[in-house]
Amino acid sequence: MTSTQIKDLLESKGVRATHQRISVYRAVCEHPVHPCASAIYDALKKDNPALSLATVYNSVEALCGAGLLRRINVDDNESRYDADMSRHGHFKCDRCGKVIDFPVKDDFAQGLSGFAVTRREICFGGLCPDCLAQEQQTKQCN
Amino acid sequence: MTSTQIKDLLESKGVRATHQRISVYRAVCEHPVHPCASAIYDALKKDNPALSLATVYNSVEALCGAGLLRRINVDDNESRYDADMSRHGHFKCDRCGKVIDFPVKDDFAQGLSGFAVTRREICFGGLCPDCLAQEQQTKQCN
DNA sequence: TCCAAAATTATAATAATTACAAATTTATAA
DNA sequence: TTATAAATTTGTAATTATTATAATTTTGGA
Repeated sequence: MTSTQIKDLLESKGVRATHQRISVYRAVCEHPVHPCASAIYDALKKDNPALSLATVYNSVEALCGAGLLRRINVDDNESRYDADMSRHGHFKCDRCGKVIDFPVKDDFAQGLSGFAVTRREICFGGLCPDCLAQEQQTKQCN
Repeated sequence: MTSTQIKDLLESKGVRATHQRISVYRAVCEHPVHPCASAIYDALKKDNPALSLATVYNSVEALCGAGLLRRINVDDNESRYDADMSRHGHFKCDRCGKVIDFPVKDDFAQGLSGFAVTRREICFGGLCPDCLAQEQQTKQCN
C-alpha cells in the first residue's frame, strides 16, 4: 500500500493524513503480529528519529476513532492495534506470546436486542500448536 | 454462600482459604457488576481496615490461577474479575459504564484445531438500551 | 506567502500493577 | 497446646502504560 493510497484512505474517513499517521497506519498493517504502541514506536523510530511516543498514542487514537484501526486487549497490561476490521478473533499463546487470528461464525451473540453494539472483541488464550507440541515433549522428558 | 462453603470451595481447588481470599471471592460474587481490584478493596476495607490493596491483587491472582475467578478486560485500562466461569460474553456500555452479561452460542470459533484453548473472552461495547433511548432523546432536543 | 487551526513533540503527571522485605498467620507435628 | 517452617499479608517503593500539558511545528486554505 503506497503512502498516497493510505493518505486517500485516511482523508476519506475524515482524518488529516499527516506523515506520522500515515506511517503509524502502515506500521500496524505491516507488523507481523498486532503491535502495541511501543512496538509501533520502535518500528518507526529508525526512519523518523524525531517521532514521539505521544504521537503514536495520538495517532492510534485518531485512527481508531475513524474506524481504521481497532484496539485489542489480548494482553492484560497493554493494548495492541489491528488494521483488519473484519470479524475475527484473536488467540494469544501464553508460551511464545504470538497473537493469531481465527475466524468466528456470525450471530453467535444472543440477548442483545435493544443494544447498540459498536465494538466486538473475541480473545482466546492458551497454547498454539507449536508450543503445545513442545510442552508435551518436555513432559515426556520428566 | 457461607464462609464455610467458600472455604471448602477454595480448598477443593487447592488454594489456601485465608480470611482475605474468602472475602475477596465473596466480594466478586456479590458485586452487582464485575469489580476491579480497587472496587474489591473499597468494598472490603469497611469490614477489614487492615486490608491491603496488594492482598487484593495477590488474592485475585491466586483465585484466577485456581479457576475460581476469571479476569476480564472490558475496560482498556483496568482488569475486572468475574466469578461466573460459565460461557458468556460481556457488554460494556460506553455511556453508563455498566457491564452486562449476555449468552453466546457454543462452537462459534473456527480454525483452532490443534490449539489448547484455556481462556475465552468475549467483550462487546456500545450503548445499553437505557442509554440508547436517552441519547436519542437528547438528539431530538438539538 | 501568510494565517489560523490542528498536530507533534518533550516532558510531567496519573493510574494500574508488580516487587520487595518485614511482620503476621497458617498448617503441621511434636 | 505449643513450636516451627512455610505461606500469606501488609505497607511501601518501583515499574509500566497511558494521558495531560504547553511550547513548537506543520497543515490546508485564503
